[in-house]
Amino acid sequence: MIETDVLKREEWDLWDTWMRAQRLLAQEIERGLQREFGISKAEFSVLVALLRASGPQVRVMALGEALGWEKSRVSHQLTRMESRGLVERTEGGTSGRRTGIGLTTDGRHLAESAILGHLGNVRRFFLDPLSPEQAAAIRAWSESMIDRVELRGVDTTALDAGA
Amino acid sequence: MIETDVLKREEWDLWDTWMRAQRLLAQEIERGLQREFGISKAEFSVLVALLRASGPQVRVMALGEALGWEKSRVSHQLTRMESRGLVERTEGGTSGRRTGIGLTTDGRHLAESAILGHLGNVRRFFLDPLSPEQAAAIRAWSESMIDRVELRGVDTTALDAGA
DNA sequence: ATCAACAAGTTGATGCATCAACTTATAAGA
DNA sequence: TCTTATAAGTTGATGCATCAACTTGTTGAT
Repeated sequence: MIETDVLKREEWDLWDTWMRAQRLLAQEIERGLQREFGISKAEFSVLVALLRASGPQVRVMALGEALGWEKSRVSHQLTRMESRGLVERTEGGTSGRRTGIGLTTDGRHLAESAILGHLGNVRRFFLDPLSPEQAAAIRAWSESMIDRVELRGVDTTALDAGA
Repeated sequence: MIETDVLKREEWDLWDTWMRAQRLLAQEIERGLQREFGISKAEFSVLVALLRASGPQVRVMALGEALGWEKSRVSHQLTRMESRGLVERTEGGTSGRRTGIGLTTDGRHLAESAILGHLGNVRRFFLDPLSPEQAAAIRAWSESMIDRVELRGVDTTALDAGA
């Protein structure tokens, strides 16, 4: 597409096509969450992480690690979700300090149903249309990509609810 | 990862791994642009689209179509880039109206060198590590994904500088 | 027990993406 | 030509992601 000899036309097409497909899939999944449950991908990730957490109260830091998010991202996101009533910051220890955060009843209900819907969408849009060979190729490529990047850089391990 | 029988563990792993790999690649490419040329992916897309435009002046709408972006996104982006001096809105017709936008000299230089760097990075991070079978699988999957989504929905065709 | 260093958490600022509302051009009909 | 409908473009608001700066707790050495 772009005139240069660094990349052959076919190579650029592959890149372009792949990027577009990937973007469409991500959009599709995200729109599913929005349409069916009225939540964003970021909200979904937090809800799931809290649902899967050990206790009813989690420290912000622990949540951040589960998500692979830096603390300020978590904090901002929690602020927004708190104002939506999905989550609450509660006093956590003996003293009256506002440490620890947990799901509200609304948040818990939403999380539980959204998970099912999300997984269904992942199946419908990603897994079902995948031939076995494609699945194998994608798995192999993904793993080597992750190795290449993570071995020589920062570790970005995350649940992040994938998508 | 998530306990449910909607997805088998292996299936979820595939999804999770694939999403992570895709995110890492996108990040890598974007960080390359930022590190080597000090521009974002959005800025790069606009620079390239303007460079490839027919004349020195383009209408915002035409730019939007080339990018596959809606008009307000284009407008906001142009405002930011104008303030960085990469782009300028100029009088376009007979009258003194501010229609049409074009690259500044800085913008043009940046565009020209960034393209080469970007394509090199695409090659290094995406194309080179790809085996022929993986390339074929990814191409096939991408095309069917695009068909599935676009055939029954909005057309999201875009140059968008892929990544 | 005090104080210094570090960890946890919040806040503000900036850029990007999207939606809705608004203004201004342009073109078509009367 | 005047008017009005539609297209083009801007603006404002909101959410998300990231960086840097700041506050507050916790811990540990003395």
